[in-house]
Amino acid sequence: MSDNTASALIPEVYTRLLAAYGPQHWWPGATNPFEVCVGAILTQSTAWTNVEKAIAQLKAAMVLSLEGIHQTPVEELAVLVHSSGYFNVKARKLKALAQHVYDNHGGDLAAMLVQPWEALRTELLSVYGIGKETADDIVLYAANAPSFVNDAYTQRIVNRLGITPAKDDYESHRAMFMGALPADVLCFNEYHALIVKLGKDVCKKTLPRCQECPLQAICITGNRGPT
DNA sequence: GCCCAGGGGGCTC
DNA sequence: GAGCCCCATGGG
Repeated sequence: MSDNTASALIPEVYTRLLAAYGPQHWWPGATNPFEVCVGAILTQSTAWTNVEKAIAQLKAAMVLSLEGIHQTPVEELAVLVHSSGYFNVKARKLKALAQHVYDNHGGDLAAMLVQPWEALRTELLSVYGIGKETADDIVLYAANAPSFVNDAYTQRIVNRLGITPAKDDYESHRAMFMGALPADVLCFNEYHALIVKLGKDVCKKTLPRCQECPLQAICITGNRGPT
């Protein structure tokens, strides 16, 4: 009988997904840490394909930089990020991040990212528009520090494994993963990316049968379908 | 045409 | 501090 505790299943999920999909090499499309920050904000509640269009618009308008965002009026930004949805809100969020870096780090994003990651995470959470998931995206994929990114897909998988923590919220799920894995940036990087890959597979129904899901063997719902 | 998805902010109680 | 609504849009 296999060990079905969180500390056994969480590494096993990683092994299975990595074997099935291979390394994902995230963050998608970003050529520098600022582009990770922009993508992390724009992808809130939004499919990545629409984020890509918005980033292309920002790039074409030559404003995909900290200075560019800082200097561009919020109304103009809203037009440029239109395709990512919630455009008025997201334009304000991009401006808030840029303003924060100018006010607290002299406009030097790298200077902000280089501090101990727990302090960086706390600082990010104080910025308008940056909640827990977005902060962890930025810590992991822009600052390359080992903060695990939890998300809706991850919580769903946890429920399927039958290891839902007593308090079913973001921090408890995240703490469970960080307790079950080594604090390794590459592992956390790939783990979240692989879960997103699986989640999209399931959502888009490119997994024809539950038996073909990489996690089928450890999924407590058996063969009832990979939803 | 309706409903759902889903981070984060903000309001209410 | 929990529960609700709002933000906009794409996809089923």
